[in-house]
Amino acid sequence: MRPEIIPEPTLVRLTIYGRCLNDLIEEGATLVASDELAHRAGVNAAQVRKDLSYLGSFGRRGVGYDVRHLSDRIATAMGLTKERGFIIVGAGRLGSALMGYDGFNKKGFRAAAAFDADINKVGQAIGSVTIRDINELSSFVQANGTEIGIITVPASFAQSVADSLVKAGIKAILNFAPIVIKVPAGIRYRQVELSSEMEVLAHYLNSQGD
Amino acid sequence: MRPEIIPEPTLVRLTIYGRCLNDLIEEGATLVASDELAHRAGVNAAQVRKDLSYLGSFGRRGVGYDVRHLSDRIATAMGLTKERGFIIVGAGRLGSALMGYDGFNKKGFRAAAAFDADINKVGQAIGSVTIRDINELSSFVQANGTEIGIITVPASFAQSVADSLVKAGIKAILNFAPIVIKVPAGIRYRQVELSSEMEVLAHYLNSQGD
DNA sequence: ACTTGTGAAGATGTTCACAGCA
DNA sequence: TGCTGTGAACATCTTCACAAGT
Repeated sequence: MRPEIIPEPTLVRLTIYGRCLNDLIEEGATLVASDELAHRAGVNAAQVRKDLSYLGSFGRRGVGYDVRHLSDRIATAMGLTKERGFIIVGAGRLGSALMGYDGFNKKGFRAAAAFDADINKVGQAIGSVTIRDINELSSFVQANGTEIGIITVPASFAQSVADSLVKAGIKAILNFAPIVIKVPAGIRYRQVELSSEMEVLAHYLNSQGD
Repeated sequence: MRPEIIPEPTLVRLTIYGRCLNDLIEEGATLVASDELAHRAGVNAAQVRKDLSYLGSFGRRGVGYDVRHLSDRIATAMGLTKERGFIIVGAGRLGSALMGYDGFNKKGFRAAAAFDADINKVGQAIGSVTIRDINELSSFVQANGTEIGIITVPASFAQSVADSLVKAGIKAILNFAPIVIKVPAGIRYRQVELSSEMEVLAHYLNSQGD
């Protein structure tokens, strides 16, 4: 089974499997069975096998999967074989935290620049980069061919920042601002809704029992 | 239609509708139709009506929904009618950013305390709270009846922090550490996978076209 | 004997389409 | 006429269960 497109829930789980496989490599394991991987990823074994089948069939029946090969296969599928630059727009606390987030580096994402509209912040360093004036955003993206833009500005500015990013030629946007943003077809868009996460927990706290 | 349980995708969308309704209130709107709300939330109108039907039927046919009433109804369903304290374990950059995240306050979540294992951080202030020693975690949760714990420690410490939180009596956990955590049944658990978000974008960047 | 790979079944979620009410 | 509320149709996702390979 090898369709051109992989379902999104599968993509998300593949990233989790990828991380579990890294752990297994560090532990010195060379083989892993679907139920071991399932246990580590918090899903069931049939799910793991179905998910992996989207990448081809390279497990060995009666044996399991080769840890290193599977790890490589997932990295390839997730497009992690080359370094990708990203920029962050909005150098507040959240933006600064993401700028130095180690999990991004580990997967080959490199913080290329940070931008802010606040003149007082411009010139300050966060991690290895200097905060730039937001007016330089377009020229920077064009000059560097940056693919991914992360939005961490207040909600009221998020749509216009997204528009600028798109106009500048960015290909994918990860939005942390609490507002649904409209992007043209062809631009990849994902949103992290921090408040929603808490609200869903609150809902469950209220409806006790199950 | 009013089943005891609301599907999780619906819960997440309800939080988005809630935010859109707040915007509408600020704009002075008193009525809203499902397609207007759908447009703002980035979903389709049938989805909005189906989602809202889980809360009962109080729209007016031919007219729409009363903005304020709908907003209240959603807040009630999401358990946002009372203030809830949360604590953050791991006072690094991400933890500090979340500590002061405005979106939480707006929905009635109150930062009650922050904890860290690093002795040098203990005593420092982030926002309105002081960083405490992680050994005080259990007594604090018990004394204050804190319901929600946010984990922003490195992956290698996350499971043991979660165990401590559970033992201390926390009811819900929001985990930002890049590792799947096991919690006993009855504890509400959600995970924000920052790296997964980027990896999914990278996947789509690779498989150009559609 | 053990574990994968996968059709088929089952469960869940989304969209359609229209009856019903203002 | 306009918009909701919702069964029914459709689409998607998950799990089962077992044939097939080692």
